Amino acid sequence: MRRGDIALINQIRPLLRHYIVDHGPLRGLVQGAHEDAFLEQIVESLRRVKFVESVRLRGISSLRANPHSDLFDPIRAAIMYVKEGRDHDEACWLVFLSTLIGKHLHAGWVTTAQIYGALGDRNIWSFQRVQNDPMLFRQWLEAHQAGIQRKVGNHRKYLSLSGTKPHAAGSAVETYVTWVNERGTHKDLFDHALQQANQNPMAAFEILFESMTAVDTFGRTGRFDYLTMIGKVGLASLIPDSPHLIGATGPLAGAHLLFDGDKKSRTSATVLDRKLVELGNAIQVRMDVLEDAVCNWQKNPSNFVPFRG
DNA sequence: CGTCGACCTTTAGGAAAGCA
DNA sequence: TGCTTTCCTAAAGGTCGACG
Repeated sequence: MRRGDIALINQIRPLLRHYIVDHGPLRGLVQGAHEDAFLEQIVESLRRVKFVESVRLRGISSLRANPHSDLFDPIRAAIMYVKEGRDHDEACWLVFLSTLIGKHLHAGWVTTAQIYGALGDRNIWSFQRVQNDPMLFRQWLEAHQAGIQRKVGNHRKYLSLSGTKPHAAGSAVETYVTWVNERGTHKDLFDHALQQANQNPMAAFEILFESMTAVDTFGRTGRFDYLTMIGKVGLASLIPDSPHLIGATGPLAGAHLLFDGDKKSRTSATVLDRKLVELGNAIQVRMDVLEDAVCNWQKNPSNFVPFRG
């Protein structure tokens, strides 16, 4: 563990102990090593948030935005566009594609690059081009799917590149464009939600989390990850209002285990959701961080095992 | 060098569970 | 009750090192 990590753990641990004094024991943490493993997962999740900040501070090669380059990285490209204050729609589109397809453990962003880069074509699938004619994109995908490597992220393993419903990438893109077109641009879409929410980033997250159900293949996980990343990268001020445990599997199992010491306890997702918000407030950790930490921790409650997928 | 088997990846399919 | 979605699941397909 790094020096900074230990300092951070020492900072959070007393807050966690204080929470337990106020709210009663966390039954998943009573066994020896469990508290340490849980705190380490929180620190690991915090690192993923800080990753965005540290990338922003460093220089970003413009090749990150080029799908024909080995350096292509949709998240770094989006951060670069925000930093340079340009191409807002394109940055959001890259966040969408990165969430839809995901980063493969070994192959990285190859599939995202092949699709976004139209398999090396000079005419890439920019947001403008897809927005102009979403049907054309679907037809292209259908025609070229045999030539595209299907190296998707762990969370996206049910995505199919071909076919129509319900797990097809083509449907996802088509319905996504329709969703954005309600307001015309991503900026107007997010601004409108923020306006409805009186500029409250958590209320705006909630509004968009609901309206995004219109996007095919984006269930709880896709919507949560997409909107959280839009907020993290700085494309809109959106912050998750809760861990959104309803409909979750891993994070929900983690919350059951944490509060009741049993992955299948009878406590409802709604109650656990509220408890996790309270815990997050007490230890000053955001909901996306806690959601991620709880999910990874429950896979191995007594040992810290970093997530690599 | 060939075989075995443990483990990892990929892929298609479908049952459980939430929601209207 | 029908519709939708699942950081599922199971089965098939691959990889790779141990061993004779």
